[in-house]
Amino acid sequence: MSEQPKAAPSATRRSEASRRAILTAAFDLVGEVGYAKLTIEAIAARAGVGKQTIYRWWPSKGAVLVDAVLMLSEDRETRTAALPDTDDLARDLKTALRATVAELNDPRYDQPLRALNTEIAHDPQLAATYRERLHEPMQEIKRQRLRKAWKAGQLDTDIDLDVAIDLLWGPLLNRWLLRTGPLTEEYADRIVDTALGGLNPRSWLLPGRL
Amino acid sequence: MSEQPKAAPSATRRSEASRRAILTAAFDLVGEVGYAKLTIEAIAARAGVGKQTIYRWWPSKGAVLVDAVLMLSEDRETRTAALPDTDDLARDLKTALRATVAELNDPRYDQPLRALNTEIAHDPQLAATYRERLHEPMQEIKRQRLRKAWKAGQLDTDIDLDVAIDLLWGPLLNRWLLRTGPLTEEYADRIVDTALGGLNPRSWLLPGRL
Amino acid sequence: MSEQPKAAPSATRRSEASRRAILTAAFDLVGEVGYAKLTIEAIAARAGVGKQTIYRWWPSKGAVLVDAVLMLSEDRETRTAALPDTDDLARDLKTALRATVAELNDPRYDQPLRALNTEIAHDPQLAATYRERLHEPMQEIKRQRLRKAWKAGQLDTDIDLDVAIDLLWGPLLNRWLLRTGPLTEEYADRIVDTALGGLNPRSWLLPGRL
Amino acid sequence: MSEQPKAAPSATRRSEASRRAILTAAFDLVGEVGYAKLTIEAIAARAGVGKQTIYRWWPSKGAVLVDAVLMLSEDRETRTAALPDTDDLARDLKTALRATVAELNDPRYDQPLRALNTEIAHDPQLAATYRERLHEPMQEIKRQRLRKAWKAGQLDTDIDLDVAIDLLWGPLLNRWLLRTGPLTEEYADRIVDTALGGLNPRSWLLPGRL
DNA sequence: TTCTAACCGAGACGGTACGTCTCGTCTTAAT
DNA sequence: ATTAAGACGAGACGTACCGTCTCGGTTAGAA
Repeated sequence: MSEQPKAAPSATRRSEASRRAILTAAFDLVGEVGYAKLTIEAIAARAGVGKQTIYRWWPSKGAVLVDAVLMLSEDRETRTAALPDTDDLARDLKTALRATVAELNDPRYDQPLRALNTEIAHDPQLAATYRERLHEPMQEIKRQRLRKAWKAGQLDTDIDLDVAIDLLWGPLLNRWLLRTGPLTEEYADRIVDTALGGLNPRSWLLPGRL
Repeated sequence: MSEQPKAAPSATRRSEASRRAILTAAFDLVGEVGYAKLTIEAIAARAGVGKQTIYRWWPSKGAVLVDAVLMLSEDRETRTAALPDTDDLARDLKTALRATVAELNDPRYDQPLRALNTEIAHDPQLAATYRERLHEPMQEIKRQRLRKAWKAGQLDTDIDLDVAIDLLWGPLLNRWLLRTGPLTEEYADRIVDTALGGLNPRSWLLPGRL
Repeated sequence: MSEQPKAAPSATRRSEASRRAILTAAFDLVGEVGYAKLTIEAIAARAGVGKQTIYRWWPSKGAVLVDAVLMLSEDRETRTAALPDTDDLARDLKTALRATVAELNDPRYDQPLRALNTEIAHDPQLAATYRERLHEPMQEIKRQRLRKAWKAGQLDTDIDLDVAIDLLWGPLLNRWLLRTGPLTEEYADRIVDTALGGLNPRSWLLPGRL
Repeated sequence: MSEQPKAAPSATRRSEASRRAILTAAFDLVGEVGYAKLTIEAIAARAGVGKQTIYRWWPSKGAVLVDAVLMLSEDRETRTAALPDTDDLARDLKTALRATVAELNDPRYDQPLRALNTEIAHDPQLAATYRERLHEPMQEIKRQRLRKAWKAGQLDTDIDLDVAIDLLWGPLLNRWLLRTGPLTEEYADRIVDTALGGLNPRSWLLPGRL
């Protein structure tokens, strides 16, 4: 969507250099001045580009941000194309969640990701773009690892994989975004352990109790 | 915090009528025009108040919003002083999560709560206020119900209550805020079941049961 | 000066339509609401112009006013390019001073001219602009008429033409601005007669007295 | 007028200390920050007085200023109760006009007097007060000296004393207020000489003298 | 000598305008 | 024909004062 301009200029003549300069400037600026003070004028100035060039190709500031984050994540995505897979599900999930923690705690990504989340929260249109271009691909990667575990009998048969992913990553993202507590590796590990084991007592399932 | 003005005017002669008018106007307006188009000028105009009266007592638009949400939630808080407690933990948690789902889906609260979350995500100062005044009290209510279950042996001994709460409510809030999927009662139920039971297969814990 | 903006925008693309609308609005408004209640916001609104367009090209409200008065006076200036010249100096001066009286008493000019005088009195910078663009050209016109009279032997050899002009017009402007008395044609005539003849008694110069 | 409050408080209990503090603060402040930036709030703060105390006794900022200038000039007025009188009219007038020049050039009086003139120019009500309390008394002093000269045959019989005064002081005040030229003692002297002798050539009055 | 009505300092209030900033559109000049 | 540069109409920002309005606390003059 953010790539589909309002009235579709020829698009063939679009300057790739300008496009990259704008997205880079947007990403850098949001990291420097924060989301609230990010302005189109500043992005244009930083990118050495006329304002109109931005308005021509993106419908809103948020759309620029989505594309900016997308550009960077698409470079990485190839590298992180799959979750670790060592046959030890718990360990692999802890590695994956710790990676998420590291990324969210990375000062280079903190502001851009917060800005992205804000735009998504307020603009259903952008949320759709985000789901398709960023969320769904990553969700699928996670799903694959869990599906493999499920096939290996390492997950309960009744499990909904998407719910499982929500259970693992939801608390993390939530704590980071709302700052309701410190985002540490220990927390990530505990989430994995608790999610895998469940809240119910082990005992009542044990043979001795029967 | 949001009640502590910048340079602490005498506060004795503060107009309670103006305070309520401002908070009500802010809450109503954010619901009508959305967070992005919410302006201090409009709040002041709607409240029939000078802009300075807002700037005198609140340091930012976000602080007004926090107080606005607070004002409303404090009225309800007394009613919802405790989570349901019927000795059936799963059923009670489902009731509680369904209530959260209903609230998040309520069009009257949608915009204000999204705005609140945005402000918290970008302003650590406001996040602290939010934690103390809204998050922590509600967290304690949830903790109490879980603590009771824990004492009754309905929860695993090793469980960290806060992690448990995150596991239950985190996915909900996350899905709502980022619109990664529909927020239904079924989803709430499934979260409770999955969180209580865990992702691990029942079988490997209870070989004798096979 | 008032045409020289603070940091000199390119000025090539300056909108002539906006410029005229602003000056006309300023002139009209000061006549309607008076100098004290003349605001930049009202000028912008009346001119159908953004406030920034005013601030971009004029450093102060006073500078706008000077230009506004200038714009009108430059249209007239061509007509009034010279003082009447009938070889009867006294009659011509009376005609000229009566014209000044009529202008100062004209309700369309009263407020704008008072506002102009106020700005000049408080801003040496504006006073310089006024001197160069308005005062000096008019002064030269008056000088020319007096110079001609001087060459014709109708003025005392020792006369300083600028002092003569001050003597004729100073009392007029003063009485008008400070309202120390009614500004009538009779007063103008009397000024001319008194200034020409001097305060000294005629007698002591007469041969009979020697 | 400026002493007559709107709805006439009892005035008996009026604090003389506050009154003087306000007038002194107003006079000092206008000299420091200039007329445009003179505010009632600053006067009140400088005087250590509540704003209401100013609004209670004066209808406008201009009224305060008139009283402030009045307070100071009333102290001096007794000293300068009369113009110099040495039987040499020209010399006496030069002395008087030089005194006016000195006063207008005095940096302590420059801003207050400009402010006063501005208020008078824009508020007929204040102009009336000024005329009665300041202008007329000084006018009478000047009139007395000229009347004496007139009786002594040192002035033309047909002279209107008020016009004569305007001819002498008008150019001065005008040049000072509009900054159309430097205000020097030489200028004052020349005004006196020119006004006394008149613009007409001496010759045509005295053919026999050729 | 107490009462009490006014003035006093302080400053919060509903407003208006300030001068600045950014928005999204439109125009120009130069490549 | 697209770009960078940037002027434009619009309008919100946060600040400064406006003139009005309490609020307690003196401070007389009348009781």
